[in-house]
Amino acid sequence: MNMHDILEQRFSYLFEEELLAEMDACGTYKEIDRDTVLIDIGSYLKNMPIMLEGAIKVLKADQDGNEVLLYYLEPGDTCAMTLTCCLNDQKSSIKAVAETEVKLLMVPTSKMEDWLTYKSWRNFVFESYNNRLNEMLEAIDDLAFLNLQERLTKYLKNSVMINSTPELSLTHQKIAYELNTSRVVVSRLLKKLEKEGEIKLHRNRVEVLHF
DNA sequence: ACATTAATTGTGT
DNA sequence: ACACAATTAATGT
Repeated sequence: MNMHDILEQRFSYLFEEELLAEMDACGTYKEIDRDTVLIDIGSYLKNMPIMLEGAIKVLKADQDGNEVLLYYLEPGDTCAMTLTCCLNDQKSSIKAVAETEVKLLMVPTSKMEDWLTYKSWRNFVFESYNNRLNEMLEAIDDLAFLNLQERLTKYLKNSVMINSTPELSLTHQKIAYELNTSRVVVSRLLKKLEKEGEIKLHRNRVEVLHF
């Protein structure tokens, strides 16, 4: 499927023909492998991604390797952090990793400023901002009010949704990083969930039974 | 098929 | 949190 068709299919109801044509002309179509780090802390961004297929995980990260999961980007989404970073040439304070195989459209930052003259584009950008903000608020809420057991369950359920499979290829250590806790704690909680019949544990894999 | 090794997972203190 | 044991997957012989 060529890019024009993908744009047509995914965005024709959102953007006017003229803008779609511009996106077709200026954007670069990219396919990205699972687990590719798209954005790391400290990197400058020159392109803004518009999601077509797959999912990207966005985390707040610091130098010592501490991380917190903020939100996932899905088709039709764009990254709000990128917007601000692009516009004022700021260093990125987040990390973005491809959760699945990802297909996306890379748009040069210069263009995304130009396009603000389109009403549909402004709406798209604003709505995206709004969505990301809400998701971040939820992440903060979870962090503040849920205990680790609840956060873990939520994390697993979320992953099942995003990956659209109950077979999650994860190590306990990876989960621990993303919830920023220790591997031992994750292991214990997962074991408990397994005893309760919620999940089944394998090496490098967690199978979620009911959700 | 077997032994070796590295990584992941489990558990007691 | 730490230390160690057990298990599993990967690799070489």
